[in-house]
Amino acid sequence: MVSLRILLVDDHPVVRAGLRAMLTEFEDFSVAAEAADGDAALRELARLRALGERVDVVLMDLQMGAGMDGITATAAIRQLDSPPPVLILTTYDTESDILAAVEAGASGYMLKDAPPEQIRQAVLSAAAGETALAPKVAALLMSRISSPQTALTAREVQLLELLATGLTNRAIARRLFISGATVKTHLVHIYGKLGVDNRTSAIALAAQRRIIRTPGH
Amino acid sequence: MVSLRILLVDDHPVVRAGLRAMLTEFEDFSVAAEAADGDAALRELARLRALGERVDVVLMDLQMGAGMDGITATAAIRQLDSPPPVLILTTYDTESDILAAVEAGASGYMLKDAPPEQIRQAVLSAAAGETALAPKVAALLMSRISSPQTALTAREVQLLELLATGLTNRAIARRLFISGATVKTHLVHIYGKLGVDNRTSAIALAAQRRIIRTPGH
DNA sequence: GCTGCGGTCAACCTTTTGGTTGATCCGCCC
DNA sequence: GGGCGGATCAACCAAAAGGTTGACCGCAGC
Repeated sequence: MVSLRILLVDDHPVVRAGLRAMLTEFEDFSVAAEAADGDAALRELARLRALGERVDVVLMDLQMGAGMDGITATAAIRQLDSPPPVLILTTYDTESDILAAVEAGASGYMLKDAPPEQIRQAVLSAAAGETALAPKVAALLMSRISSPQTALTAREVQLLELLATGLTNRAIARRLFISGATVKTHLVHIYGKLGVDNRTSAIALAAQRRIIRTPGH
Repeated sequence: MVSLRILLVDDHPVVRAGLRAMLTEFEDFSVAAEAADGDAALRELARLRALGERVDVVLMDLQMGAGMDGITATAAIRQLDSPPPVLILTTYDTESDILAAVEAGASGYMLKDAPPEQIRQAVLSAAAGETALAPKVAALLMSRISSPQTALTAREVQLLELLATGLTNRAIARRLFISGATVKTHLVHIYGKLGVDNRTSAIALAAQRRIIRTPGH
């Protein structure tokens, strides 16, 4: 058969080298190009198309330091005409990452700790136009649809964001022009939905699930 | 010269393949063995020693899923007699990770987004018994010693980390086998040094300054 | 029109956290 | 060997947060 041409997108040289080594071990894969972030990926894709060179699958990381992130890049790629399938390959299996990837039009979602054979199968599935989900990811999606009542309202997420900046209840109340009592009510609801009983674990959990952005950058 | 023998410790097959490919491109490196976590690393080291095979450098990741983490493994390796130098190669450059690694006896601290040549140099330095630090890491340590009065102690950083996971004072006390009173004392010191007056803002500030890693990342 | 839900508020009480003072122990450095 | 700083602990009080109950309003959907 004709060799599958892959575009690698990952900001770590080590990981790119690993994927290249792992994939080209199989005679049916070849690396068309590599990119360190989303911008570079789009440029590479344009360059290859200009040269008339095929790209069958894009293997995309999500977190990529300073450059364009994988979600944005995936969405941009899906805007092209006859876009190649994008297979996400990342370290994190949080629900917001996964949902964002699906929304952006990813063809699959694999984790970096997967055995080589699983990654190889996922690439083949993606190239064939099928969907490939890591077992962990599939399990998370299943559990999510089985308990939808735990979804936070927009207001609650807003509270949670202010909470994470270190504000007291009173400060949050002033910021939102509501009473301290209402802040407490919201917090009790949030704790209930998240299954915690204090603000710090609510923040920790929300950060973990990417419900809120962490004050890192 | 005789080839440098390296033990790779990382839970991601992709990363191990990448390091193997990157390092063995240089004729002076060879991979003695690979391990997916700390336990496996110790077993490999024992096995190689039993066979009389040399290990010149251990390349160690920090986060390794379910298995023994890199800090613990590093400390364990340093307990052996004539232990090989351990070079940490990880994604994170937070103060808590770096301090823990140094305390555990690591010979260096490199980041995975480093260019191959930098990693190669670090391995050579470590093998020669020297210390190899990524520029970012070196800068952090420098700034620490230049203003030690506001610098948190290792213990305080450790408290801060547990704090960020959402534990109560009592839970932290149990985790560290100290009394609740001591936890409170530490927290008061931390708040004073960071210029805050409650736990959530301490966490927010510590995450912002990259003193700790947030649960999300 | 009624119901359900989200957002708002209040009173009351318990638990946790924050702030202060003071103390002991240990290791390190001059 | 005396001083210093980090880590440990205790008692006490004040402030903040957590938990419960109950209430009102506005809006969307049946």
